[in-house]
Amino acid sequence: MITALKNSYSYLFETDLLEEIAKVATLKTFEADDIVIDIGVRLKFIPLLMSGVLKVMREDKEGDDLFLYYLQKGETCAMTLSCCMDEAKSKVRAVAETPVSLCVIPKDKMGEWLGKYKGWQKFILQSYQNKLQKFIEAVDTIAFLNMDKRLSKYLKDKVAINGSPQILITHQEVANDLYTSRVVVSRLLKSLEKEGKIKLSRNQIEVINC
DNA sequence: ACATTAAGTGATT
DNA sequence: AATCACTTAATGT
Repeated sequence: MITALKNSYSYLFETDLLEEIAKVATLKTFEADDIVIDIGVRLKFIPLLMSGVLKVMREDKEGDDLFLYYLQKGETCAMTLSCCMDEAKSKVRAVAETPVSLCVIPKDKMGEWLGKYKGWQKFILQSYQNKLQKFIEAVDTIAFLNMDKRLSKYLKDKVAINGSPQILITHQEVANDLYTSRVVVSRLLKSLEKEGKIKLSRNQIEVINC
């Protein structure tokens, strides 16, 4: 546990902080597609991402999801941080994109460590800043990019996240993430294929150069 | 062989 | 870009 922690966080946290984390934290693992944090849940702990990728999304009142951004190792969810501060409910959902392991810290340590450890303070502040940036980026993507650009970016991110140009996904699922219809996705993918940027087959998209 | 699910396409708004 | 309506292709039982 402590070794895993050091692996991902030693550059951020001082050793006594690492040791204290190891004392109070527990390790949790999730399979791909597990819901790690759901909307409306009151968080009682701070999760630190040890390995794997989390997909953060927003949901509308009909239950449709809109993909926001990915979280990777060394990051935490700013939403959960603010939830821990004021006991608010989560307004986003985090789903495991790959198998995930989390280091779970009881939420009352949050404030205590803020005064005690510079590294913790820095980490929290950076997380906020980082997440704000990601969030703005996500808004930009949705508001200012055309659907075809959004799709290209989506594919590019997906490839980067799972490190393979082969994406196993249906057009319908892509459409859900981008909050559009399957027909639109199919058409755009078809034209990307004609440009030689991707290769399509059932349940799979192979990205060649996007 | 049949049913189901994924993907492709023209026409309309 | 969304929706409808329909076709075609792939896959499971």
